[in-house]
Amino acid sequence: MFQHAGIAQSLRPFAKSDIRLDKRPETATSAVLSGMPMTYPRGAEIYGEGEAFGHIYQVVSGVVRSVKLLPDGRRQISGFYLPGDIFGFEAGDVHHFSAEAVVQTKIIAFRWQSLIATGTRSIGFFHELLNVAMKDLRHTQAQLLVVGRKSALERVAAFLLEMSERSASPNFVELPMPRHDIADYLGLTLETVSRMFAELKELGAIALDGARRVHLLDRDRLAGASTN
Amino acid sequence: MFQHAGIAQSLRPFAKSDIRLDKRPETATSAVLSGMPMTYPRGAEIYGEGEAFGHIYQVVSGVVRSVKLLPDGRRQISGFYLPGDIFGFEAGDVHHFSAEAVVQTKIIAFRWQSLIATGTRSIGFFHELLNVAMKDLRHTQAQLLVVGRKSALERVAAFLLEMSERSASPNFVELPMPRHDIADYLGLTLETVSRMFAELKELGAIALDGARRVHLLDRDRLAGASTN
DNA sequence: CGGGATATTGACTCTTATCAATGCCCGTGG
DNA sequence: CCACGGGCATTGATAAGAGTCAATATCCCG
Repeated sequence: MFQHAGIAQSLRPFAKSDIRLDKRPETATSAVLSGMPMTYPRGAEIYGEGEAFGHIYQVVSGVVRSVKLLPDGRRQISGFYLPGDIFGFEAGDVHHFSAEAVVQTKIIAFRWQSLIATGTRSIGFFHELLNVAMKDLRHTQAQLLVVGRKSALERVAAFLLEMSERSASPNFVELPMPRHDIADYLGLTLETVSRMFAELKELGAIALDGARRVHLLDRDRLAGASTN
Repeated sequence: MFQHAGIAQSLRPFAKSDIRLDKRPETATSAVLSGMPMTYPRGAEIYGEGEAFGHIYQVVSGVVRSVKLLPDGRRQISGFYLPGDIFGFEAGDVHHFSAEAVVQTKIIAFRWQSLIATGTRSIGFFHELLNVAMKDLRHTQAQLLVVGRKSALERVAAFLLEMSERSASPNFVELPMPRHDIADYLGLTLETVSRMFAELKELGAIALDGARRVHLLDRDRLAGASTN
């Protein structure tokens, strides 16, 4: 029942100063368009569950995971954000997930109040924001189907196809996150994820070059295993 | 593995004419604010997966479920919409879920193009839309945690607490949907849902008055079983 | 009051979690 | 440059939770 009581990720510890503001923040009026660039080391928290909501973020480089924890340590990752992706939307005034850097990650933060200030923004801009939020919604709904109704093999296959679609070279996928994160994204354990990788290998659908480099050998077989 | 191949819900069949437009639609310009009221019988589809996206909807009375099917019939429900709720957001130009009436349901449809037409709408209105979409996102993310990481008992307990929060009388919940829908919302089978209701009864957390009427006897015990 | 849909309960199976041992890879320091 | 060490990943044995199949039971609705 308790799937990993010890989440305490043995991160290489980082000093608070490792989280750095890459440029000086602009004054309130001029910051509206530009945002603040920040750099976070591997494992650093960008914002925490329960913290006040004040910014939305865009990934410049690196990878971010959106995380929710149960009191006993069980963890769910709702998504991974890659360069170009915008994250951190909140309906209320506190964050309901936390966001963490999976690897060293550069991010631009935009003040929400500045973004939505009436008069400084066009309706087209709002429409754009709405579109980003709706895409995130669509992704989360799709993930709900994966987690709620697919078998372990199907989930892992679906994950690889998703990563492949977001990758520059479709048949070669670099996984920046450990098995543990993949497991918590898919609602599985890391052991099961590992076993499913092995099974996909046996099926001839993929080949592994180390744990983090995946070649998609047979896309059809992978799609077959994923049941889309 | 196939969790319910025969989704073919034995609905009391309905004629297409059962889906009725309650008032004449207004002309394009005057319809912007008012929308079209429609009535759907139990089980009727409001829109289908893959259909063109053109409207968003508000529930007036009844209940709507948002549904996604796998080719083999496995089904996931991403949410239930109650009177007052707005649903049907889509980032692209097709629906990625379908929406169905759980019971006879009255709905108002708003043309998306009219809603977002530049010049007809204020930024405050957009902000409101964005807020609704973000709330839906938050709900779906929360549900992902429930489905990805909670045990069967915890899922059912969480479901009852959710319904209770949305109910007029917090200690008495009327469930308009069958066990099958609850199961597909929680990523379980209807048998397991039924067993968990029995277990919660044994625990003294709830009492059942028929299958659809639930008394929350001991809210703390229910919250304890749900692990929030 | 009857009948079909819906729900409950039981027996058994199977997938995935858990616990545990080993292996691998990479960065660091000798 | 090689050896060491630690996190990460793989693999194995077993257990547990939920699914499946099947037999009633109950509840609406006409």
